[in-house]
Amino acid sequence: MRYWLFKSEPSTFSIDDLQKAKSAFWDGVRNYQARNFMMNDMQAGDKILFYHSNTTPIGVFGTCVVIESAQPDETALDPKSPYFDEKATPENPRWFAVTVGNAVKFKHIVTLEEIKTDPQLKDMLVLKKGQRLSIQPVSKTDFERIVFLGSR
DNA sequence: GCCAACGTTGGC
DNA sequence: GCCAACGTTGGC
Repeated sequence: MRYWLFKSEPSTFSIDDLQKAKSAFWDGVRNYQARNFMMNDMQAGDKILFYHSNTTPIGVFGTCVVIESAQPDETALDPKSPYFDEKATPENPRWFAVTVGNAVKFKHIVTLEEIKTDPQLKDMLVLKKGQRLSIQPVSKTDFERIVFLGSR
């Protein structure tokens, strides 16, 4: 069982959107490091912190779960999709994504500000300068700490 | 395989 | 909307 943090801009896809949809294919990731996490390291049952970026407030809004391991991301094959990649083919789809679901919103948003000021969370990747990865591994203790802060 | 130019991310 | 940091692209 592993733990992750998924960033999303709520204007594009928020935790409320995920709750309404029940589950969602996390398509559109076009960064190899993030893809490799999904393709190689994620399994059904892994737990995810759902993080809203580029908004106010910024922070972790709740959790969700990997419900299906990585499958080819077919938006890369669709010329009409904003995520189209001309180098992707059905034989070599290039991009993969997992399906997530079971979104649970926190009672209290754990803001980026709060994460910054918590000494226990000082090693979280999301605090690292220039860290732009939209999918990041999270330690079990950091995951549980965030859930604790979110459920107060 | 170097690296400049360019595009994107994301906090502020 | 700014801009630092970073990833990708493509000419050489």
